[in-house]
Amino acid sequence: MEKTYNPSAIEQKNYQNWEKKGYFKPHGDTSKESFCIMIPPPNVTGSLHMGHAFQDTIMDTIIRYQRMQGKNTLWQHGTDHAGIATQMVVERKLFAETGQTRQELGRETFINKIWEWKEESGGTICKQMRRLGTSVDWDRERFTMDDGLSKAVKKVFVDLYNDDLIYRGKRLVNWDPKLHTAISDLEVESKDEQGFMWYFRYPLADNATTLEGKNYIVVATTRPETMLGDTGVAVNAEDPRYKHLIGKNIVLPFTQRLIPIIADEHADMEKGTGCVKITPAHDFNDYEVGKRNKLPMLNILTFDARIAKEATVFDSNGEVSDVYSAALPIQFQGLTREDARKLVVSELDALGLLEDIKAHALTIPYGDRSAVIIEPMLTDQWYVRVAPLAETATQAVENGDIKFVPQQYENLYKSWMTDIKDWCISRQLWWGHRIPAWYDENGKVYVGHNEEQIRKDNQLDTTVKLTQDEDVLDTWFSSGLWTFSTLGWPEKTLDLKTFHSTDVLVTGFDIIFFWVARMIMMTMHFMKDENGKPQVPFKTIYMTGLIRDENGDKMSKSKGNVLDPLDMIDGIDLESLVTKRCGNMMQPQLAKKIEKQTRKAFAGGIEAHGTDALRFTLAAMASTGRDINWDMNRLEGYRNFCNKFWNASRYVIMSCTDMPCAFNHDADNKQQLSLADRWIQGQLQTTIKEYRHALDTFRFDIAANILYEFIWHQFCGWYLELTKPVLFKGNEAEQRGTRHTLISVLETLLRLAHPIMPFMTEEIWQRLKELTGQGGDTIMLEAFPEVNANLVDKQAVEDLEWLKKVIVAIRNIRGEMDISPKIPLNLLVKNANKDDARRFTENADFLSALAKLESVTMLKNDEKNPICATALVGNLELLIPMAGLIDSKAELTRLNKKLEKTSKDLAKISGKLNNARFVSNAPQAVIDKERGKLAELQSTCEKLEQQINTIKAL
RNA sequence: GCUCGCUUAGCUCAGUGGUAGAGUCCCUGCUCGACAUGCAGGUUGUCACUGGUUCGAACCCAGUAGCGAGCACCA
Repeated sequence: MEKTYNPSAIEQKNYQNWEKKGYFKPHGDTSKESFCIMIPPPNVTGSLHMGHAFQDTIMDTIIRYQRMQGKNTLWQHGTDHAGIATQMVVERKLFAETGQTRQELGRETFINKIWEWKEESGGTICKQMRRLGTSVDWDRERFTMDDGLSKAVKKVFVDLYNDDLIYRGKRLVNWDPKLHTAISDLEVESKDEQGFMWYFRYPLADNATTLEGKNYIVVATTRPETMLGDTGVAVNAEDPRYKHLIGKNIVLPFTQRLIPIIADEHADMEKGTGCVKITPAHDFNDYEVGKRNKLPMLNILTFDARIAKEATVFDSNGEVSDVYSAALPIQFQGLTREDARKLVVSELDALGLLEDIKAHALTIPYGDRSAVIIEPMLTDQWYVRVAPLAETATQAVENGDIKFVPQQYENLYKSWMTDIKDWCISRQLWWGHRIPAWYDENGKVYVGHNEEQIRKDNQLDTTVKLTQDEDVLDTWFSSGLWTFSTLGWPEKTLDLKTFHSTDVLVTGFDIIFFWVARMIMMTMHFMKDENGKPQVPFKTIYMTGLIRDENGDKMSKSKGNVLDPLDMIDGIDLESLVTKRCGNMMQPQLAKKIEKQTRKAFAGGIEAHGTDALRFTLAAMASTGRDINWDMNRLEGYRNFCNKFWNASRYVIMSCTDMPCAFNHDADNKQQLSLADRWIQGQLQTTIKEYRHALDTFRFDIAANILYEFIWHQFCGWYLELTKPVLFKGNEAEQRGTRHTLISVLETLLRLAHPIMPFMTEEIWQRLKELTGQGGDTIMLEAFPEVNANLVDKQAVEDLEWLKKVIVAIRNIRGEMDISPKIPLNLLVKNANKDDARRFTENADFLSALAKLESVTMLKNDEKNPICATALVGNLELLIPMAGLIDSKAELTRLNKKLEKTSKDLAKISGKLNNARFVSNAPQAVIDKERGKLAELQSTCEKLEQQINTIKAL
């Protein structure tokens, strides 16, 4: 074995072997319990980031753990088509390469281009996932635009439409003026910004006046340009200032449009001027006011969010109307929102109609993909009526059929579900599932699986011209069907029966509404068990936090603080890292700053750490639902741990190769177990129990810590050292016993650690197998360790813990007194009880090896002893003669420091025990424990004082 | 404005109502026959603040402050 753990030499070859042999597949024995995880489908054209690495580590750990317990285990992989994101990427690529737009290319050709791109780049993330060791069943990989899934999407749409859960309507939607599509309210990001409030004078018609005798009223707005689409001014019915004006009209500046003053609850007397301009086609609140008051709607914007050449006029039902002139003043036509705003303000000012401008804090909606300001736009869109679906979905969480880990996310889920809005599912894109709706020439809509079926069902002959809806469905509509569509639905497949409901969903809290909630709603509506009860998509939802950078900032390309998991694994030199972070940026002006940051934070580049170390780090930091601030130091620490584990294995293998180890194939099986052998086996059982509990409760951080502590400090720190005297000096039976234990314990540890660190454990296990001659082809399919209570030897545990204390006490003296570890010591012992005496006799070899003792001499209590440095283990006094070794002043300092600390503890505890209320109220066990501690501390204090006095007396 | 989460060693994070923990950093000494990605020893904390409950609070409760997130409002 190599002296230093070298992950690159072992990872890929093992992965390729696993995949080739089909170990990732469910074993298919349905008499065994099944277990299934559906991966949250990454974007098909995406690449792996730290968040994926984190979630994939968690999922793979769970899956490997369950698989090793013999379950029929499926981890289903797949990608989604990521409508907007993918279309954007290909559009940009097309334009860069040919200068063509998608419109110039035409829909069909463009879609073919996207498929080509998908074939080319779709494998990237899968290749990257393989580097992480993910044991997904690659043969079952699915894509949301596959035939099967597309069929499911169509059926769901048609069925929901027939159940009146999908409808089409002219509504105000969130319109993205850059991407030219509607987006759902979840895809809108609100940002707080400083802006202005403009106050305009709106002239009253027919010589009406306000109470003060003014011939205008004042409205306030943050969006002056929308005034071109005003169709009313609302005041509160109770407002004494304006009550008398209700029913009168305003002459809207520029267009001279006559618009009514109406009474509406929306107008708040306390707010602004009390008068609200109403623009139903360009503001969500105004839209509602318009509906209530039957105001016409004037759309004055193009899909680019510029002022149109002429407005489109609708009545309050959305029907085209001629109640108002569509004309828009020429000077505004074609202006952007920003330019139109400036011009409206300056022209109103010129007309003497600008009353005031005030600074104003407001929230601006941005598209999460395009980062441009979203525009409320009046368009025809398809919606899912969500409220009826939400009810069942909420109950599933309330009654515990679905559990959130950590639990507090249930509140978030519930609060969203109770106030849920209809979901706009149509997108004005080309890449996605085309909406299965057709229109005849009168605009009548027909929904069905295909045109042929629709003609048949509606007796439409070929003289009726049908055209399919141009729009596609929101990507989340298809991902919402993920758990069951990937298993073959709507066919009644064996997979569905075996693996649905799935067991655990591992995902980030940021898509709890986008995906998780919608998946629950969709699944429970379409999947029913044999009794007709809605099936949940998964029983447990494990929510991960975000991986942030070392300063707690979100990782993003524009900040240049993104870390690539593969760079953690393989390492990367500084120049490549700088190039990677600064190249291909949306905002190239940031590159300089990012370069500087990067050179500072990663002056030496990034070292290779290997997949197992990365996975171990992620697991160790996965405490429930919290964001993780990434820390390279933790990664390095756990890489060192891998090396430690590797070298411990190396020691075991070197010590046992070609030696009798008491496995079946050995001729002579006689073995004698040492105290250390019995102790480590016992400790291992406790560890298995705690470790399994941690995994069962999704506490991967605790699991990782248990492994770390046991392997490094118990197995390596104590046990391996304790095997050395046996292997070097013991008799044959003792050596066999120790070798047998070394191998057994290591083999168990490998299986224990395998779910978190698959590569290293497999590599070592294969080598260990040659020594044991036992086991199957791969550690992946070995049984996960179970607790064997028979292996716990209480006496051995107590004896060895005593031994550790004695050794540590002597090492303390050495360390603090600066006695070289090379110098052998003669230990004198006082106040030893029967057990102490026995333990000294039984463990002479261990003591000599680990504490470098030359001799141990028991002294009677009253026997005189030379001047010594001393230590205590309980009442047992350990004495190291000082002659020639120890400076008495140093020993005094050391003892005084100990005494000080002990006295402090003593004072605390005696104070407690002197408190009558403590003694009368605390449980007896606690009191006894405190009394025990008190006695011990008292005796320690006394002994320390004695020792101090002895030295002082010199 | 509402809701939720967080605040523990220089840094990144665990933590059970009964004397504060890990990794990393720091200091001292070590080429001890697995490992210098190591070994031995050491230092490090008003557990954000203020009250309350309790014999006893880092832990339970209330409030305050700071940070973060989600939602709402925004004429």
